[in-house]
Amino acid sequence: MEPKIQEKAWNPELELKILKQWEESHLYDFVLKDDNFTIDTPPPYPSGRPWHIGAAAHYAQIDMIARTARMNGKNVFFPLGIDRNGLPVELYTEKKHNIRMRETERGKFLDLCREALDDLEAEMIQIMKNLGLSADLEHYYRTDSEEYRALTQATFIELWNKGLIYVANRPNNYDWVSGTTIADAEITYLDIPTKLVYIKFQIKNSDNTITVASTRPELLCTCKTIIVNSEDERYTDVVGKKVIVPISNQEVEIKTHHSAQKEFGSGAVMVCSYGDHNDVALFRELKLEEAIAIGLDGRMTEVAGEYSGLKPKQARTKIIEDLEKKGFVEKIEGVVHRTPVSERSKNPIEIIPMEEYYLKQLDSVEKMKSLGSEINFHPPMHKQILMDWLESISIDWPISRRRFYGTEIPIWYCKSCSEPHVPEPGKYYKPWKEEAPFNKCKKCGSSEFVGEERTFDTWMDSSISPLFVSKYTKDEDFFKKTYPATLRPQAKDIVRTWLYYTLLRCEQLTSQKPWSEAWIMGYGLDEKGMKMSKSKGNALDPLPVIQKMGADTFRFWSATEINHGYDFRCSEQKIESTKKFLSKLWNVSRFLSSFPIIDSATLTPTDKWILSELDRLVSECKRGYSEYNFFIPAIALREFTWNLFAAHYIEMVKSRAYGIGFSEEEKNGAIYTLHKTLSTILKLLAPITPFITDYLWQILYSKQSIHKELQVQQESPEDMTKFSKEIIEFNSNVWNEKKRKNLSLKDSISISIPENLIQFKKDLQSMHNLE
RNA sequence: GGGCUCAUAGUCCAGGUCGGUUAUGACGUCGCCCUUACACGGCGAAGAUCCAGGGUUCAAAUCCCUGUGGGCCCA
Repeated sequence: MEPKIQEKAWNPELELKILKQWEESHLYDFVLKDDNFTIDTPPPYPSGRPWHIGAAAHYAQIDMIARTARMNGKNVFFPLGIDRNGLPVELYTEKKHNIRMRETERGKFLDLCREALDDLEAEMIQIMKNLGLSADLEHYYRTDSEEYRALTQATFIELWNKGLIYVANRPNNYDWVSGTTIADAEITYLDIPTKLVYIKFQIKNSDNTITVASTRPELLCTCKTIIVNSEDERYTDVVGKKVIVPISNQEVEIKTHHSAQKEFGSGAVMVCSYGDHNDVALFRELKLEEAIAIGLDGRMTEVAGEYSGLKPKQARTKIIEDLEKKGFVEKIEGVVHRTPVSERSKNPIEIIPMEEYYLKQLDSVEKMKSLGSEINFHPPMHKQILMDWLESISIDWPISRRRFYGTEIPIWYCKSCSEPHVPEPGKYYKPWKEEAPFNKCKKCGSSEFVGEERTFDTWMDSSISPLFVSKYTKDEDFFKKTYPATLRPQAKDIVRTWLYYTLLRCEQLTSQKPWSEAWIMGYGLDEKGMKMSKSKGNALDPLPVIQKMGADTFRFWSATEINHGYDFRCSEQKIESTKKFLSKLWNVSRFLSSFPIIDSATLTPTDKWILSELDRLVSECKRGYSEYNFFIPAIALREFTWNLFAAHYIEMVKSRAYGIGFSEEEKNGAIYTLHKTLSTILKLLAPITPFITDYLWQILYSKQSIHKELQVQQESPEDMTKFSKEIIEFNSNVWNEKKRKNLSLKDSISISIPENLIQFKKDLQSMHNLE
């Protein structure tokens, strides 16, 4: 009989044909039902080429979740958005056009960002389509759309009205040359030679002094404590004593802190507001009162006394002279200091407190802990990341940013009394360019307003993704049926940000947790286990890989490589070698395609044996799928298909299936079992490799897509898996023996069949041509 | 500096909860083989002080402690 499948190998180009079929038949269209499986898909950020291959694997796996749920009979709602707010595109745009954000007209700059995003986004969507994502890619949303930003602003206004937003000062990275705040991500470090000054502090009511080494003596006037390491025996006696700060003469206490290193300088460190980020942390931790010696103009303030008006560098030179004159200097060393500078301007940054908006979160920590404990984490160990984070939250969430490409903070201030006014929720507001939607100030009655220029931290947008996709405030019925979402899939590096902020915001707005399950994936590293980055040159571009080897190869690689929750390594060679499995599956199918489909048959012991192994496979796959760990079914399927089904069962029944030397009944038993096994394998594989399984399914078994099928269930037949080991050993023995005797595999040989395998005798005899 | 996590053949990985034969599988390497599904294949072989040190135990890859190295997050 002619095989229905002619081609000798799986051709990835067929994927495009299948993709077209899916699109034309609207296979994955979502129709709202009462009960829905909602996936709060992470909106990827198109930050530049190439897209991270680990991210591509991440989305492939999220698609496997959707397909697993569908095959379990769930009505899957699988929306997809593109995250387009925030700093990366601003940096990308500045670099691409060689411009600077603050020297470009704001509207013009925003247009350039949008163009860049459109390009990057188009490529990303194309990759997702090619990957076979069954999300709603035709109606993807954007977090910078009017609709999305209007919702971000509306939720802000809601929280504002609930009294959860306030203004406060906090230290910020400030580049006083460019006059801008700098995000932590924009800071880089340069080794700059400077002086390490050893300054003697008088201990109060004592003749003794303590020596403190500092590269920033101009900040003496803001010194609020001296810290030493608790294990530093030199200072055990003076801990708790007061000292007098030279020049500025305030009294401060000596405390112990683990961040003071015995080896650095004298081992005693002065804590000033603010010399570096550790100072910021210490002021917060020790609850010190800050004093600000450097102003927004980059000059010393009146706090610096006689040094006010000088630039920090000039003040430093002068104060060192004064300290020396007055005998406070023990010695001066030349050192190379790792100085934080602005990534682009290379100016040393100062840390200066600035007024920012905050969203209250400290009050909610206990509530978040209890909500977090109700969420089912896959794998459970990653719940700990959230719990540890909740444990360490020490300040409310600063939500305002001095950037352009983000959702505008919807506030106007009265020009005469500065009273802030927020508008009605529902519209998208741009206060930096729009007239205020108020007639007069509710406080002083003035009719002139100034728009807020700042934007939100992008997590303010991202943290309402489950509300946006479920049409919160837009469609009550839809919202009720899709919120809370079923599952949040995401990578583990943003548990503390995206997952936590979503939990916080959604609880504040809806008094419910946003999802019942969280699925946390590890991080994609290069083949040596190092983080991939464009600058290191070890980034692997997923696009050519997928084009060359096909999405199913890539997907099957991701399933067999990534043990869920753990970091994984990406190697092109390994992806390529995965393709062999698809070829194996293809050729098994090709072989079977020459036999008719038989509805039922009388089974021989050999048939019953492989079916009981198959049943065990079904159970193993189910175990993996139930926790969305595709590593388990992928490994089990590869092992079963290749090393058991193809290597042993098919070889054992080949001549029976051809009907050579067997009865019609025996022949049918083989053909029935071959098809039953293959069709089960195809269904079990369908969530992982949707293309090849659908193609083979439609050729062999049905006019309808495999993705309309329900997953196979266990049947628990008579357990014959105990024979597997002996069957494998016996076959291996025969092959070895023939090899040893230099016989061809089809030559006959005389080997007796073990007692235990006597029921398989007829198949074994024909398989090996036993005498 | 703090937290979490990982470490098993040249490479990747299973096993670890519940300690107990010869430590799983894949990739790669080498040898032989066209066998009416597949040479993108088959069969076979070589290859592991289970990171180091200590402890518990009759017995440790597995449990405990310390250290080293990688990764991520936070500061």
